[in-house]
Amino acid sequence: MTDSAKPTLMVVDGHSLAYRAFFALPVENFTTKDNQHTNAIYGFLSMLVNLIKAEQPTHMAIAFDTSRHSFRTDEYPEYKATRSETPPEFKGQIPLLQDCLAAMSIPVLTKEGVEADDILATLAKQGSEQGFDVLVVSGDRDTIQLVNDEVTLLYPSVQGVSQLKRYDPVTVQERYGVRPEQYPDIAALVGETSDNLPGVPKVGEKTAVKWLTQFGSLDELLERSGEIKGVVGGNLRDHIDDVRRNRKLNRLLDDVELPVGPAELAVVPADVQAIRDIFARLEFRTLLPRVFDAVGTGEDPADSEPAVELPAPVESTVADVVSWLDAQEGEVAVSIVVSGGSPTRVGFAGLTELRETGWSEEAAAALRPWFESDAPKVFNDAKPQVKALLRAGIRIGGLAYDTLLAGWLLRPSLPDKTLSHLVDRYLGEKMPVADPTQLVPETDGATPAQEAWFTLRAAAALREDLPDSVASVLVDIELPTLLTLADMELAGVAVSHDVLSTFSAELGARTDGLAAEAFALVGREFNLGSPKQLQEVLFEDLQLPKTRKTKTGYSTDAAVLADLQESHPHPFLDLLLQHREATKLRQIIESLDSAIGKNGMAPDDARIHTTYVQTGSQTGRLSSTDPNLQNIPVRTEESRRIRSAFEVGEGYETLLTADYSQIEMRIMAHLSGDEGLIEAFNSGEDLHRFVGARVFGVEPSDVTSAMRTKVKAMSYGLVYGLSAFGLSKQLRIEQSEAKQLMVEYFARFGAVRDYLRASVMKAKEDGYTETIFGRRRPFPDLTSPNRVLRENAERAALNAPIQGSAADVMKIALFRIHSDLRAADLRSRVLLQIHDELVVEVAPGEWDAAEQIVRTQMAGAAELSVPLDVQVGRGRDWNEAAH
DNA sequence: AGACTCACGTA
DNA sequence: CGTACGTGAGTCTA
Repeated sequence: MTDSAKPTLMVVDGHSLAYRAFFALPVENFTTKDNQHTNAIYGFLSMLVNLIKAEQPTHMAIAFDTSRHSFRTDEYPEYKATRSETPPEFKGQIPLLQDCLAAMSIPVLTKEGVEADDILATLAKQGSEQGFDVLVVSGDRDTIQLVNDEVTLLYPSVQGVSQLKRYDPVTVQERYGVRPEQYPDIAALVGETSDNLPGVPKVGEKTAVKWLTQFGSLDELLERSGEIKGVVGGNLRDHIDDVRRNRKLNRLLDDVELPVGPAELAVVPADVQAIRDIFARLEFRTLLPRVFDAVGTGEDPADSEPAVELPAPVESTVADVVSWLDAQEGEVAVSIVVSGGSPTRVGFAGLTELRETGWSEEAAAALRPWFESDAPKVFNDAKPQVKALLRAGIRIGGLAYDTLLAGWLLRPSLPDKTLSHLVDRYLGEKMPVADPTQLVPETDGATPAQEAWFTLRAAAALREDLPDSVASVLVDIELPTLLTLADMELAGVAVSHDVLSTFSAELGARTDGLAAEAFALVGREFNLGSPKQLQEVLFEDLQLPKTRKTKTGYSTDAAVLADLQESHPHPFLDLLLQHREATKLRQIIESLDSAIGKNGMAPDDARIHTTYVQTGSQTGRLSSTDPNLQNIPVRTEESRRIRSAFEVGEGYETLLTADYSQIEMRIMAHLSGDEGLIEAFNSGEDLHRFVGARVFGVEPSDVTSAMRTKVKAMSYGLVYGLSAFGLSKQLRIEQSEAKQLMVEYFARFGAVRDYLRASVMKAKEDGYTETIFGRRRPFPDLTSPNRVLRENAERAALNAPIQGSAADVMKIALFRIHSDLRAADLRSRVLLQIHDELVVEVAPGEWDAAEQIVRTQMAGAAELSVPLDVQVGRGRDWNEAAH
């Protein structure tokens, strides 16, 4: 407890605490948009703010090391020599942290040749002499020696930086069994691995305490070391010099010459604007009020800067809204409230004026010309609104910006899926959001017009941040894609309930039979779908050998079961695998069946309308949900029966499928410029046969299917950053053979490896990868000191430009096809996109025209150094059309 | 009810 | 110890 009559001096070891924060906080959550890591800064400041609040110091200073060099390294060059290199991404944060502290008007102290803890020791001594209560905050154990009746140590516990343990003389005695000033004696005997100070072998804390208690002091102990028996006695005598050295080095200097004394460290008001500026740069938002709360701002809170005032929405008649819209010259932001797929209200905003009105047939008719005009319109998450307009008979024109897409393009890994997220991040403001869990919300959400106003301002902020290449991806690729997806989702795809239910019934009968057989074999009934119960049966009842470990037990996945079947054949395993397969298919069928007619426009709609999530991936791909139509089974003959339920719809003639063959390999050939690979694609030869011939040194006609399988796995694996280990596992070959395969492969296609290496290197420098069209994906982890994180990032970074470029190409083809079909007045329409495949519903008599458009636009979506090959199929259903 | 894990479908 | 996704069942926790 501090005596409130005395001033309190708080001195902090900035370096050691920031370092702990650096490892405690996940860097992916603390990286600015220009890839500055901020986890150490954030963690340190957060802890400091809590400390200031809790301890209310009257005087304060933060000490930093200047470099690794100090009088200790002069005396003993090995001091701290085993410490690994300070990660550069930590070092880079220190100057920024010091800038923050400067803005907060907290003195930063450093001194050449001594460590931060020596500064702490000096200030602690001076402080206690001058009548301060002193709080020492450090993550270095050596500071324990500073503790006395006036000096308290706050030391981070193992739980992390936020939990500080308070050491006064009593707690030190309890914890270490000695008085604080004796702690360095213990440490000298035990040694300190992290400082590369070896102690006496076999002597730990217990022995050291025992000796010190017995002999009273370290000097006495060393003097009479001959009295100690046994091996440890010998060890002590052998290492007396080490102990003396340790004791010399771990004594903190308390007479360092400093430019200021405790009295000059009085807490003074912070520089509010400077804090705002640097926090804006570091993208700290929630920390801002906490810091202002903790350090005096010198301002009366009443007259602090007002937040930007939220304009009141102006409820207007439709006629007024229309004339207002017609008078606008710049961009207008729009926010349409959609309920049950249809508009119910609509709000508009310019930079200063807002308009809002209810939706009705009359409103739709009156607003339609403006919506269909080229007048520039800004949305947040336009797709559902564009769909709602389409349902109301309005095809939007002039879509100029979508803040949701812009935010995603800038930082594809973030879950910023709502306007309020974007407002928080890019405007630093809180948008009013009604609490959806409350029946009677305490706070009203923003009205549509107010949302539009936030959208317009967020768009301006995002435009500032978006690099040109990314902005062009937004305008030239994503926005046209958005409009296409809206039509595809509304169109849906016809799916036959009859086909599905027949198949489901068959599978149901089969799963029942399989389960019964399985239970008979095991001798009891249990839930085959429960991994937990299954483990009991496999590893206890059936006594099969334990498999690969998972977080909660042992794996029972298909690959593991197949391995088991080979090593310990058991009829149960086969039944289980068949049961799994059948139940999985049945699940898929059921979920598809229950999706038929949902979200459709007509009451008797027999189609499935998926939702494409345009911001659903980090690479630029789409994802599909509710239901996911991008993972409909295809691999086995039987599973393809599900695809045969996807039929051509009423009023249409056939389905057309078109897919890119080996688009990712082609993109890799283009990006790497590998002559062999480029020749492979230009030769017209089967890719894997061509590559196999080169790798194995045979004629293409002599490539066996085993050879082909191997190079095929290798080629595909390349795109994902496959290792020899992974390749051997997949091909079930020895790791040495996999390694040899990779050597041979790269001997013939070396430019591919060079490209992949260079591409990751460049990403490491830039902090992001880029697709052919300029889409970026940040990779802060490429410089992580954590090997697992770093290597995962390397593989993802290797894959991102390839997968991302393929996604770009497909999007370009997709919206051009959509646009050409409409421009040619065809009824044929694109229904599905499955990453490298499109499914088109072709109207009677339109096959030739539609096929022509699809082929032309897919093949011509990008100019690469290899051709883009397109395979087209036709049929009454998706399965038939696939051939 | 919501979060998590496992397993598995696709490109 | 191969990238990118979404879904459903079981299970645990609040």
